[in-house]
Amino acid sequence: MTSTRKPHVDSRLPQVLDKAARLFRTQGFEGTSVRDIARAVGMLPGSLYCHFATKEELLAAVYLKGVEQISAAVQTAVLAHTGPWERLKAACVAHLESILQDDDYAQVVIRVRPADVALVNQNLIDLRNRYEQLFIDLIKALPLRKGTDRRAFRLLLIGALNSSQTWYRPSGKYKPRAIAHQFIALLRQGQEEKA
Amino acid sequence: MTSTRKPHVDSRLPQVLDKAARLFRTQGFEGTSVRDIARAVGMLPGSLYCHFATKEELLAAVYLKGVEQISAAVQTAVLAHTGPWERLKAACVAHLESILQDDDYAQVVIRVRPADVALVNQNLIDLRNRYEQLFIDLIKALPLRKGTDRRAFRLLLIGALNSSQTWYRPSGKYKPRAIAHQFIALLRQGQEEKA
DNA sequence: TTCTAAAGCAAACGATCGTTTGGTATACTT
DNA sequence: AAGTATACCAAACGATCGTTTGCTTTAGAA
Repeated sequence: MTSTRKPHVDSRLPQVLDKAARLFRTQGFEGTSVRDIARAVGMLPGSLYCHFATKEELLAAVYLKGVEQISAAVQTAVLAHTGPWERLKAACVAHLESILQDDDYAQVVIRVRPADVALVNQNLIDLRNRYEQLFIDLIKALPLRKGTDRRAFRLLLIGALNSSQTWYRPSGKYKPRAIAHQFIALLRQGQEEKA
Repeated sequence: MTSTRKPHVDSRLPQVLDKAARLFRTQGFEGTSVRDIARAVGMLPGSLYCHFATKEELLAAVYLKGVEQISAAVQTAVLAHTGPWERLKAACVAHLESILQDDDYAQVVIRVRPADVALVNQNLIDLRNRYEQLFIDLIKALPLRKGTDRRAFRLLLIGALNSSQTWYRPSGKYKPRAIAHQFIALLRQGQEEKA
């Protein structure tokens, strides 16, 4: 066998994460075997355990990167606007673009249920709460009608955004920007005072 | 072994469905083994195949019963009201009560992704579309502002309702009725003409 | 009363699962 | 130049997976 062994400085950890993210988002966590991931990278199953102690820790690494990336995307998008509604809408567009088309890692964050991953469960929940804090702040800045429940507002909006993953089709009529536009419009017009 | 064999008229099919529904909704489809189900019923794994050819067909049977039950709950609830907003709200309450506390079967319908069950995939999608038609009709009857996209309205509402399954806790402050009330209020006040 | 089909037991099938062990080659350290 | 830790290969571990096969018991049909 012609053994062309590669040096360990260019380890395949980045590729492992990339392939794992793609597989987790398409087949789910339990639907993806470590052999699937190893094969996608071109290594043997056991070799993955040089980088992670368990399959769940591999998921946690993907999950962490997903939260970091979608958080960065949302924060960057928000910077371009000053009005509170415009800022929230920009956040929704960035959120949807990430979880629907751009970012395998972010899609894992929305798709995989923390409850299904017993050992790193709280880890994932904390990461997700950290991300959702962005939306809590954006909604706090909104000029809502007196008595409006901001938590209900947030759960309604984020729930709707995230479930778009179940019906969205890239070939369909609605693109992420349009979805965000429609959803925000439905919510915003309920908050504006009519003369 | 004292064998107290039971006659086959009182087959354990209903119990199989009940236990399968409960396990599928708590652990997911892939997270539940046929041995889990058999043990919960008190039979051997192979005996399940007297009633179903595959594990996926067992899921399909649970799924069908779930759609039937939640459809019945929603349709019954709607009957008590005449105003279009009141009817939609009653539907949301019944929907939430089913998928959050009352009905293991209905919870499976919301929790399990049809895409994860290759062989009976289209079967489940059709069942779910049949159910969602109820909401399409209820929303069609709504006096919405001119130009309002009713499909976006539906996707927003149903998406938010269904994702409540991820954050709802029975011990929490919000009960199904309160959630529906909050969500409908947020959407309804955007549709009412101010003098 | 005889026959048939349903329901379940008992035991096993091959496949796949996450993971472990031990060896080997390379890169970095000293 | 010698030593150490890293990244991976090669091969296997026991466990668990969905499913099958053959047999037994019983209920209802003939």
